[in-house]
Amino acid sequence: MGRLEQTCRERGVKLTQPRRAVLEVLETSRDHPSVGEIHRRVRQRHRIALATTYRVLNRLTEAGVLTRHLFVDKAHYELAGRRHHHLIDRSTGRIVEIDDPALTALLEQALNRLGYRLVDYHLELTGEVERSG
Amino acid sequence: MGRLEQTCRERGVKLTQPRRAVLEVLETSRDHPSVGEIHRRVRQRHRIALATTYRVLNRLTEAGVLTRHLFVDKAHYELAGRRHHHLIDRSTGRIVEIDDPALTALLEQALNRLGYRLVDYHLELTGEVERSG
DNA sequence: GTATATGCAAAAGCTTTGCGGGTTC
DNA sequence: GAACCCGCAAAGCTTTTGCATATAC
Repeated sequence: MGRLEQTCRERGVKLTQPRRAVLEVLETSRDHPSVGEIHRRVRQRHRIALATTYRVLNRLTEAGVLTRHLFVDKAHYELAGRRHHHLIDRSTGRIVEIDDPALTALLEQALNRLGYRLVDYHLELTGEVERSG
Repeated sequence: MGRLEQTCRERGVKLTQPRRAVLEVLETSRDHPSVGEIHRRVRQRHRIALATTYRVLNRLTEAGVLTRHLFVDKAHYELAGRRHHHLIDRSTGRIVEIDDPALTALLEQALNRLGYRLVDYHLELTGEVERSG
């Protein structure tokens, strides 16, 4: 049994066909798909209703298995526990991941100074490619 | 004429009654109101359609006068040019501003290393109050 | 006077929900 | 077997759009 499915069990999330299918899609995705896109991908191999996709994503997010991000206009999901930043390239609209533990540490410190404990964060940077000539 | 209105003129944004009213609300707001909330506040003193509120906010954002943030589930606005971070207190749902120029500088550096120039950013931190006793 | 903005109402997207039937543990 | 989940369809929100009228410059 995969690590994710074990986490679900531990948190009282029943492992149904649709849930396994959604998890599988997110495990094999290297991008940050929207609900519609996740639904489309799952449907390539399984039968699933759009409403179910929404419910599964909500349930898994609530259980801490997934993380929800609100990018340009709708929700996008990824597996939880990934602490990184998202750079939105303004020219192409692409979402790039930036992995910088030092930045995370700094954020954590800033919050601690304010008396908070960092639970999650979502950094959305907008950048333009520097002209180098 | 206020600084904001001058900026609008310079950028070819006609100064209509509804636009002045929306700007006035955002100038006097210390929070980050949603579209519905902005509409509600403007309507306390002026006649304005919801569709107009949306169009005004889109136009002013496009002109760089306002900044749009996608928080929990919908768009929120504030005057542009404010570089700070937003901390969402998970227990209360309140949005708190964190002003930390050092953090901004670090973000800028990280982007430069990647060949990008920082245009804008939106940092959404989720935190819980630390138990201090 | 012309280009652009507004109001209203209708429509378009994304997301949630009620209900009967089905599945997991 | 009980609790929970799924599919379908309908409804709820936020946001956009078409069109006739009104306004800014």
